[in-house]
Amino acid sequence: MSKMTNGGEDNKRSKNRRDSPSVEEASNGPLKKGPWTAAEDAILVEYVTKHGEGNWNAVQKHSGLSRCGKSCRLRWANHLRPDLKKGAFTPEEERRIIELHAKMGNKWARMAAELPGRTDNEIKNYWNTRIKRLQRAGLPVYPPEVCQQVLNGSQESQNMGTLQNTDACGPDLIQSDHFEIPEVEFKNLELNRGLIYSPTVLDIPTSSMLKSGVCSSHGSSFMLPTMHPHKRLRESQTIFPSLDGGVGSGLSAFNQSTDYFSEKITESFDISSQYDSHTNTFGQPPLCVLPGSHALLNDNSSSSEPLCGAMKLELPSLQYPETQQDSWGTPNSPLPSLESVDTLILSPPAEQTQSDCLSPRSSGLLEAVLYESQTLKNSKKCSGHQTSDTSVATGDVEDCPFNTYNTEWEVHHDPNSPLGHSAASVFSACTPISGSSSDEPGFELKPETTNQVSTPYIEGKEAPKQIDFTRPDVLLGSGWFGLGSGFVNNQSVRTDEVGACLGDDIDSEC
DNA sequence: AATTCTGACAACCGCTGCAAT
DNA sequence: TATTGCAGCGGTTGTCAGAAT
Repeated sequence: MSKMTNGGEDNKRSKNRRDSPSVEEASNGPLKKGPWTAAEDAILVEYVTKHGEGNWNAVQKHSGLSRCGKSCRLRWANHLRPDLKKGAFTPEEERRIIELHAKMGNKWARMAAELPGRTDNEIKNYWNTRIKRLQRAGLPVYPPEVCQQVLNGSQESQNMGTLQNTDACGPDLIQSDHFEIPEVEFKNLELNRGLIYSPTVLDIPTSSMLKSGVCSSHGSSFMLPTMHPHKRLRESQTIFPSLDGGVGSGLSAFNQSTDYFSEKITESFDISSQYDSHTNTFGQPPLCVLPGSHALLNDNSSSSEPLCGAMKLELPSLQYPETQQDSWGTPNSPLPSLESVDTLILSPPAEQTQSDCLSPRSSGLLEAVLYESQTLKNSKKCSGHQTSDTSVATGDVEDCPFNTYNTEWEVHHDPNSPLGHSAASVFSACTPISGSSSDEPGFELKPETTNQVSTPYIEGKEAPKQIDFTRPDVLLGSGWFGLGSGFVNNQSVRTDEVGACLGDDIDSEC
């Protein structure tokens, strides 16, 4: 941090760059790109002092700066603002960043708002660097105390038995030094234990898949997702950069840290004991710590990425693109068309409409709490069905064995829930960072993982040569998280069932 | 001494949300 | 209601300096 200060930004690098600034043609002249000169800074400062912030496009017009408004805004916000704090982050600030990130994820601007004098860019850079460092060291992103705080805070909240109507943007939650996660978030953590998806899959609105009938005849009648196609594509490309080499290339980090990973989870969240007390009726596997996790990164990632190597960041669930065909595809798993997969994954099922309306996606936690409240309410309605009759759920889905998870997934792990994301953030705090790089060639799975996962998951079919961690069925069968044998008692059944459902039947309908 | 790796930082790009029209 | 423009956000890239090999 001390290397280059904003004030002394006229370093050699900048100087060199200034010699040949790129220039972009604009309507009223060439727009300059690249580093700012002191003269430009002066002009901008003068302009803003005179006219105030905002109306950035006018800066170029009226001040003679050959910079686009965007660039001006950025320059001002990140470097010229008088209230900027220069220099390295203090330990307190660092602690705060960690807490805030656990709570907010990659909401840099919001984090910056909590750190006076710091910019989102600064925080982002700091975090990304830190993540990389930790990743190399194989350390958890979030220190144990943060995990503990999260746990404590959550338990307290739960004891209160009320939803904390807190808004992450609001001062009540943020101002306190005590780090808290709203109850609903932590409930997600607990209840989600029943799910064992890789982030890739976790972030897919699986409820949509299930409810909308991946296994049903409704499979073709989904609404089209509204997610931006470009984003989906871009991100999906990031997920598994080397599909031809198998998804493992993007998962090495995750793989190599699996043991430590589950151990940490157990330690930090006392999951095993908690889970025992909540033993899932269906013998569900333990919680995947991954959803929306910020914990692990591949080497190329710039920010908090989920555990599975190159998984994408903690975007709102629906923005996850790893829902594309490629992410699922293996030679042994017939796939739906790209469109249908997208649709399957991204379309909110009709029943969910209400929740989705509430779902703020990426908006504040207040809405999130409301949303979660709604879903919890729904869960109560559904719980009776769930425990007494696993096939009750909805419509055509009943024939799908995966339906056993259906309700709980929908209600508590609705990936559309904004809280799932935050919860994941917290959860991932205790996940280790793999030192391995996802783009390492010759990546190999750990033997124990390999053994389990490579078991053919579809009877009569040749086992895939490479594990497809994007496939929930594979994960189910893999004993992936190793959080206690109790979780995997039914795993072989699950594996077959889910495999049959999601693999064979994903496009042929259960 | 040369090369590679890593950290730090600045800046750009694309996208989204929102307000004005 | 649809369109447009703007501000802001988050992700990514590029560059340099210093450390490590």
